[in-house]
Amino acid sequence: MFYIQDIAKYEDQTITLKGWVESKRTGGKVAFITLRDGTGFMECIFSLDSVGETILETAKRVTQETSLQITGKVVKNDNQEFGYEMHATGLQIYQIAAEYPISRKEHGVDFLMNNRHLWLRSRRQWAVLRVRDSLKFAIHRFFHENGFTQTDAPLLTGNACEGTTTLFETEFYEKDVAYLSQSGQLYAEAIAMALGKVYTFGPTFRAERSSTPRHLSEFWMIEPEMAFYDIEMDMELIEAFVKYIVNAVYAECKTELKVLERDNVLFENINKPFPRITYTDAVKIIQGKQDWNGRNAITTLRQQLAQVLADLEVKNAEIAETEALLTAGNVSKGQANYYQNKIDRLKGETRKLEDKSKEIPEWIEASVNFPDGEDFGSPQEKALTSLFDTPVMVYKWPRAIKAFYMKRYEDDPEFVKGVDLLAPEGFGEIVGGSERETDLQTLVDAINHHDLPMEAFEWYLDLRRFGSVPHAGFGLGFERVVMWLTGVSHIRETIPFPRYYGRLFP
RNA sequence: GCCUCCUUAGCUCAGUCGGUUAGAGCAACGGACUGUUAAUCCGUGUGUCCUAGGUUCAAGUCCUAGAGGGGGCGCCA
Repeated sequence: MFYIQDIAKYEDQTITLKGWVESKRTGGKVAFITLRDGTGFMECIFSLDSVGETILETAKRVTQETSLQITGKVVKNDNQEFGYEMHATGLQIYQIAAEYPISRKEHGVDFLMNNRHLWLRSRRQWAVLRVRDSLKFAIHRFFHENGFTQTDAPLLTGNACEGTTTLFETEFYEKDVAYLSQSGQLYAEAIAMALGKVYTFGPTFRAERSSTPRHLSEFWMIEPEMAFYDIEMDMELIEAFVKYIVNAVYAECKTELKVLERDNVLFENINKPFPRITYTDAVKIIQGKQDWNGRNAITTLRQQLAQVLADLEVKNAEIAETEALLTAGNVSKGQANYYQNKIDRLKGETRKLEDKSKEIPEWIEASVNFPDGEDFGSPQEKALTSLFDTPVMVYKWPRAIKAFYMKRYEDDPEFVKGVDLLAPEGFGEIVGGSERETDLQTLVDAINHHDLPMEAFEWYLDLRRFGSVPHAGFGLGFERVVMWLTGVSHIRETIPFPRYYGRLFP
């Protein structure tokens, strides 16, 4: 078997590729079939001179997604997207595909999601899933190269630790109710006390009724947990880890990132040090009271707004101009179609810009008036990260807004040793980590303070009774990172068959 | 859960002030032409205007309720 991803090895040789028709263009004496084989895309050229009439007629008859095998010579051609093309000499069809619902034209998201099983074949989806794979293996490599043991937390748990509203519930035989896991962290802590440095990489379930581009009901989470680590070591690890996996994807997925038209700025800046900012300083930056490297968060958002308004004006002018051309008369049918399509497209774009022009002032408002002591929302994360071209770490958070298990600062007990890593350019949180509380009594008080059921945590408290040590860890939402690196606009594109509020099929 | 926009052909959308037989592009099919890249050009036809109720001589268009979807917020990874 030959695969397109190895094509450079076969330059000027005649080989056979098996795959599906991504697209076809035909002419009188020539046919172009773009073949996809799962590893890449290849344009195959059928010309009357080299294949003869019978094969050319067969080639003209194929439909989108027809399965076939094509034999031909691999020829270098820099005009081709991937550098090579095939001069076909033979063709064998497995099945002529029925009329395919997904064209290379635009489609709505709901339509595509209903056809997810077919949408996966599209070029962008192919690229996203390849990045997902590359990222997943890079994560495993990083941890193994750094002495971690991969481990697993249970997916079915018996205790509804943080209330049942965001938990999926299922019957556990006749007598019990089980919940699908929201986090394996507490279990990972127990395993770290047995194995030192561990990480879990498994599915997580949240029954939040949030229908946003950033949420899934079922997603994968990576949760390392390290015995004898403090918050400083935790932050070092997070930074080294994120740099490693981003570099790996950049090195391994050049073609995929090109297909995705992903801006390289992110990858080129990833090796710079990640700024570390305390929550208290971050609040001042968000409110616009403090600059960072001479840039002001609020001013930056205002500039974004001005840019949106300017774009809007340009597009409106273009619409008016095109409408004038259309009504001026003396236009051929083809030209009229072109103008009409252009107007429709521009109208769609202005609608999005208009939405944006209403949203940004709300974000500015929410940032300027942000009350010190509260947790960051989406507008605050946008304001802060718009100033950076690398991920940024925010640490030393108010105790009141963070989880019960985070360790307090000895000299400043109203703050905890937690850290969030925010991806740049408005993307927002991808990592949340902390040093864990080790003192039994402090933990008991925190559990009571958060109104959590003590009996559910007895086993967890045992970890503080039998050889308690400083330890730390973090959690990383896998699909969030795929989304960040690929630049897709919705998290549902980052997993083959996404599950989210309102979507259980296919 | 809240705010907001949307639902018209297989797909993406237009449809003005409520007015006669509901439109375009793409896809499909037929043809022309072409080293083409979402090619281009000519031709062929396709409707539960989301659902229910209401106002009206007349509703795709207005009103009420419901369903589904997009975007933003909240919640969060």
